[in-house]
Amino acid sequence: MPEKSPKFRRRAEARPDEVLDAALELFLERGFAATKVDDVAKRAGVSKGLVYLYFPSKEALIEAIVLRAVTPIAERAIGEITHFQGNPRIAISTVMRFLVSRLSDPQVMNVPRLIFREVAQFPHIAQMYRRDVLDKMIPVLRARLQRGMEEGYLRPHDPDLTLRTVVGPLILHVLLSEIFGIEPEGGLALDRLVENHLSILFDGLSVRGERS
Amino acid sequence: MPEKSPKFRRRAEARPDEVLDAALELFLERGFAATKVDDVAKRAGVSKGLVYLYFPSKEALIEAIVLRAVTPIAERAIGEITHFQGNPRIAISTVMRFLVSRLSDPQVMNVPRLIFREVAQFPHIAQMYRRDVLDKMIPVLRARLQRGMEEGYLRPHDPDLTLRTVVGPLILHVLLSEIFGIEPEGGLALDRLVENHLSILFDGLSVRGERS
Amino acid sequence: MPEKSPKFRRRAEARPDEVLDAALELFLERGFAATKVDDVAKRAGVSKGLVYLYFPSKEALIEAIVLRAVTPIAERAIGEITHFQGNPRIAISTVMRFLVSRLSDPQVMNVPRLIFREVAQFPHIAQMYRRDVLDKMIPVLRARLQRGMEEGYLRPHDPDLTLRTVVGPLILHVLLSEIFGIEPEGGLALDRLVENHLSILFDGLSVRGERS
Amino acid sequence: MPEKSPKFRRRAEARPDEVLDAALELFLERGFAATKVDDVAKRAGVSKGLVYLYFPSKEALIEAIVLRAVTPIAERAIGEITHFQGNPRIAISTVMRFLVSRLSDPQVMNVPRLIFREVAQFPHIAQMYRRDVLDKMIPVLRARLQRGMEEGYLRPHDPDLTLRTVVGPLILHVLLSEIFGIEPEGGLALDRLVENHLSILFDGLSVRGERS
DNA sequence: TATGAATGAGGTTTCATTCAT
DNA sequence: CATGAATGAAACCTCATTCAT
Repeated sequence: MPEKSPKFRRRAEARPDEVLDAALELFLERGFAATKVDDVAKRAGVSKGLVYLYFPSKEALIEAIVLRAVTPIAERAIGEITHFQGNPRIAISTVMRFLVSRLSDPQVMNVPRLIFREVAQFPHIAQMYRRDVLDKMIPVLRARLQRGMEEGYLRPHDPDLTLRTVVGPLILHVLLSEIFGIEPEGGLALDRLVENHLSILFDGLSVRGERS
Repeated sequence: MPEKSPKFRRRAEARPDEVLDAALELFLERGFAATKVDDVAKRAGVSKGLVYLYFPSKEALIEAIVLRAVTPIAERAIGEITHFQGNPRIAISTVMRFLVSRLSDPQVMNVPRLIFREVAQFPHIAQMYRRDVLDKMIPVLRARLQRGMEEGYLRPHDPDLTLRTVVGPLILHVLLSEIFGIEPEGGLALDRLVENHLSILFDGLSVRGERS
Repeated sequence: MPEKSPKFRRRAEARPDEVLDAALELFLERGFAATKVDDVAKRAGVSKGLVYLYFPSKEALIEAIVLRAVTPIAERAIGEITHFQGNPRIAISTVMRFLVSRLSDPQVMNVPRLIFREVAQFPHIAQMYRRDVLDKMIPVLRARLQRGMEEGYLRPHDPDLTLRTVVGPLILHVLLSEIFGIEPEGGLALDRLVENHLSILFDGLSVRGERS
Repeated sequence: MPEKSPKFRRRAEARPDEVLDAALELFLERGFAATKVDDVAKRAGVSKGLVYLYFPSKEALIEAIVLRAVTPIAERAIGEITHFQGNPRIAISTVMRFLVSRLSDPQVMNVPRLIFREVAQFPHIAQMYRRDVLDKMIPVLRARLQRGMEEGYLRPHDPDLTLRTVVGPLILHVLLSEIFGIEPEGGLALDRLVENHLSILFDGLSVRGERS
């Protein structure tokens, strides 16, 4: 016998999260602009009005999604990278592998996918993401590279530019897959990418003795 | 009835291009969605109806913009990279410097900027861009890396993944600036970025003898 | 289980009135349409549901407000005007001064202010007001004017039209202030208005001997 | 054979006025809030979009209606009242009779009726009306009363308050009819009202020798 | 009694596109 | 070729009201 399904069901508890889950699904399936608030409500099994009870606008949905997912990961990564002493190679490798392990969980990966797709249309979200994630992570990474140089582990370089070399390949990898559907043979293979990249990052692509 | 003056005829022939110029400007200023066809027409100094005489829809404008700008650069880069024999370090460095010189021209830079911003919303454009640019450039770059490895210039690596290490940092650099307004102190400095990156790319970040 | 204290019980009994007080305040501050039932409930310190327990609809609130306030004043004025014998100048002057004294109490004044603002939108209220106030006061005033004429105190006139001359200036005075924010220098000054008006009403504006 | 009725008819000329006519009709029939823009469009025989081509918002419709109707009458009245020299009785009587003659045209009367009904809900309109009409007419009338006093035609009084005695009865007369449906036996009879009122206004209600 | 979570109808406004002229 | 008046679908959001608890 099926559960009774009255017009009014009171379940204050997890409702906002269920709405966000539905929204995330739909935003990824159809894009933010093409998703109606009514669709989100229906998928979450609630009424349109209830969505507006929890979130003041459609845009607030995307913000809440990002906020919910992004903060814990960023904090974890920052903790990770400041934790390791000595050769920054260990710290950076560990953090990148941690990031990859998180991104490999499709559930977790969905949010960066959403950000890639929609952030350019929502300066508000871009600013939020910058404030909550980038402005925290970039200084930490830059400082780690700087210290690695000062402690003699790393060759002279400009840490501010180098961090782009550290992270850029990962971003491009995801971007090519997400936006253009371009993946290496055998699937995304984030772990293989990272190993290949780390090896080049620290040891260079040239054979020994080639250094100019 | 007298012939129209050549001056007038030339204007008429250049009309579609003027419309595209206006559209590109506005799409960058306000974004595609926030730009009205009427705005494009006004900026181009024509009527709304005329825009529809040249282009069947608003989306066709963005496609035409991309098409017009992207093809010549891609072809040039491909020619460049296959031209250099011997150590691929020369080829890759030359091509990246060429790309940077092109991107430093704000006029040229505008189109990639537009693509970054809008491509995620237009799968159609993404496919077009993939077909006309990526599917041509990626195999060439991959082949060059492969040959460099086979000829003993480069250490063993997966060329398909390595090309992400080669290009990713440049992409991230532009992206951080374009989407999040994050630039190194002293401005974009694409050339400094490339030099810093190429040095790491070929020689690694670790000091000599650190190789693991 | 102990009896609830009388204090609590009295509160419970006064609840509907407290709701009306809150509603009146808010309707005047923001207007009827712009006031949400939830706002009324919050200001009254009760829940939205309770408001609907006492009043069947939002519109019922405004009706109850008017009903509660209007009846006693109207009855008092009617009593007043029929009380005075002889020269109706005394009766009319006394009643107008009484009205002014009541209207000068901001607490009392609020309800006519609300009516001025909202009555046009609510034919229902207009009818109620007509039935409970106007249809009682107008005939009394008209009869008084009629008798004053018959008894030789007043010149010949049409009492039905004259009553508009008697009351109109007071209405316009409040209206200008309430709707358009137009007041004489020195504030509303209802008493000065009435004295100026009564003097003209009975003796005319023209200097003696000017009668045409 | 009926006129061809193509989907697109080009008739830029009188369109805005036709839209305003339709809007006025509907606002009076149903009230502003209860009238949908779509209704206005349909009654005017155009599309909803066209309404927004001429008027930026629904509220702009009511503003345009008031502006269109009110300005010429106000200007005419002001001219009238400043025109007459000598005894202000002539000036005031003439103007009031002029106003009555205008208001007796149902076409013209509609706009004041609309204002009475809706002005309280739209502070914007109230301000506009005050600026364009009241702030022009009141000073003129006050000055005329002042001069009449100085020149010895009128007894001492406060012109700022007296003008409320002059105009208030007319306003109340229309208001009683419009809002409450209260009219003297025999219909509105604006002209009878004015004659009754003017007689009282200048000569007073009391019989001669009664002056207190 | 009392609560407040939940509902859902309803209307303004925008703007890509069309087509009579 | 060129215009710009005209169309109308589409969607966000509000809020009075309901009812399970």
